[in-house]
Amino acid sequence: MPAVSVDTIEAELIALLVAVTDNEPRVLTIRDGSLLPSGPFETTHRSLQASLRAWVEQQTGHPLGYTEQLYTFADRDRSTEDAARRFISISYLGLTRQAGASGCGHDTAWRSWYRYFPWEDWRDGAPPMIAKAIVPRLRAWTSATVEPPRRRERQQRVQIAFGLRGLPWNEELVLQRYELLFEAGLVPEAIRRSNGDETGMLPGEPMPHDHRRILATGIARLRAKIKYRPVVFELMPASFTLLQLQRAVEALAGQRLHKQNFRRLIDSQALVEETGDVTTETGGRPAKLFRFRPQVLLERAVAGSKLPVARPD
Amino acid sequence: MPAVSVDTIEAELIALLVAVTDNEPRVLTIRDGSLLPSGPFETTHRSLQASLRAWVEQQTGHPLGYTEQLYTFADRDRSTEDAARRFISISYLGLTRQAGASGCGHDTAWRSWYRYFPWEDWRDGAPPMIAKAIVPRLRAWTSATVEPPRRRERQQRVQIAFGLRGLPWNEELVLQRYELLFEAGLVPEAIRRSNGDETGMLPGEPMPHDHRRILATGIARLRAKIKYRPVVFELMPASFTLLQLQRAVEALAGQRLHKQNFRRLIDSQALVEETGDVTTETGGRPAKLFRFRPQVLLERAVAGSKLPVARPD
DNA sequence: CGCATTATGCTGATCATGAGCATAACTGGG
DNA sequence: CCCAGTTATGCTCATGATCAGCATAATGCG
Repeated sequence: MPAVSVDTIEAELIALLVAVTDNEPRVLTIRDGSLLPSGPFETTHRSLQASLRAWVEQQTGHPLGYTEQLYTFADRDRSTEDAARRFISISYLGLTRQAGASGCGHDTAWRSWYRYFPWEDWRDGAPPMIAKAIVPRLRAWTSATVEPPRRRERQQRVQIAFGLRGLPWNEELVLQRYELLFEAGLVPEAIRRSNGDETGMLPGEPMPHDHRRILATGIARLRAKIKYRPVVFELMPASFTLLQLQRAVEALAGQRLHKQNFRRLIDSQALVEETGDVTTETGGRPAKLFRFRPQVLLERAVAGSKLPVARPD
Repeated sequence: MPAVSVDTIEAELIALLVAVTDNEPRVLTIRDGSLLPSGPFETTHRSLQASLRAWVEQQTGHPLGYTEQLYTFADRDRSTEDAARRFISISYLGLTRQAGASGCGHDTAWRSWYRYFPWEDWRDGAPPMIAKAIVPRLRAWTSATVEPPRRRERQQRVQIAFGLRGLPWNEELVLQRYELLFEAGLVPEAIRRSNGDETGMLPGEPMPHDHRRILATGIARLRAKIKYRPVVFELMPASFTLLQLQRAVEALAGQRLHKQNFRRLIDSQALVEETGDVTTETGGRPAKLFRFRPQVLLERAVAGSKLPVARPD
């Protein structure tokens, strides 16, 4: 084997598989929810996409719908072990319909992503932990900053990320929020390198390496994407009611939507069509069942469609 | 050196450096404009971003403003030479202010990106080559497709990508257009692998490997980004007139904008402030000079600002 | 001084969005 | 059988953003 590169470079794929079941946005995890699934960099397939798809379908048994590359991490300090060995992690986001059986024998599990980011779920209003725990500690962190320009910069970042001082909560800033908490030393991942002291950490389950950061990146991407491209479709069963569709979007966005406006938007876009059937399983008046319009499935909304992310009921 | 991975994996960084000079969007190229600059995967820096920044600044002498990861390519057929050697190319987009001297001694040059994508420049109306050359050949390509569902799919993709049948031209679909032309065998990169026959190719300079694809990805990203984040700032000098700013946006977007609406949008967002000076170099009535508001430079527009991409004058 | 040129202010039409009222159609309990 | 509770669905109104122009203000130039 020729020694072309100075260091040993290894590459792996990290898969962020997302599904929505029981109105919860879920990610596929391994080892009792502590880790995202990752696999070797297969050379038997033509492209990374194909490699990922083959690997995921073999591992989980789920067909993989939409996929998208997320981010490539290659920072030196990713692995604490060996400085000369470099790990390149190429992460992908994948959407799938079924999140039933856990797949293969490994201890895989679909976990709600709000388990790792409890402050991101605003469906029942602002999570109390933000005002009680996060904001005070971030304020303490900014106040402790000596240089005034840096302090002001941090103040502003905190205000924007968490919607302080009259600014609105922006559900897309998942990564910025995580990075702030990381910088402020409020998540366990940030201090694991220095010492083992995990007191004063925020709720929200940590993950090793960059995995929680990858998850944050994926959530942010997905939350942005549902507004201008009909990717929710990839997560829905063949037929569904409009409220079910709305609940799925709400699960992803972490926000409640205005019902009537949601329907208006959906049908103004001609994204769906009635199947002709209705279901009475919803409780009240029977709801019409819809399916996605096949030709829409292809490319449609690149021209610019939006899903409304609005205020609570 | 331990033989951990089966194949030899090599990694490189590819830099897509963008500047706007003389109302042209330009990219830094090497070898007489035939190639994007790429460098080794440096292990001496902490992160990929830092690695890229150091390398670019050393190579070109330009300070690097905003940077963003674009895409990671690792397809087997990237390099035709050796199947066992795998090349991972991590590409970055970087914005810089100055595109004056070419930098170091290598034959680097700033080339208008429309040299590689002549069909993307709509500032003087629709490029004639679209109706004359591109659309007919794409139609021939779709017509030659045997299976009806595949044919219809391709028809629809062509219509969306090139704004046919009443659909609007969407300037963000740079990559989709390039990929269509690639699939249809209308760009030299597509057939280089099979034979050397380059007759019937479209105008627009090709690049080896994925370089033109990377450029397309970067243009698309930038065109999308200027609408909701004030990245144009990174490309402008310290002070400028509103028309200069508009021209820069038009260069990137490849479209003309409505002047009055552009100014209204800019100042409704409070992105800029007057310097107090005026310039008479613009021809008619002297124009006020503006600078970007420093605090805006930080993070401001994440909350959602937009640059208008509108119709011709 | 009049003309060409660019800068800049302002207005009306149109469209998207946010919020809510009102009604329809079912279920289950008295 | 009627009533309360629940969800589905149609429609309106206010507001704000965007599109497309008209009108006026300052310059330089012949």
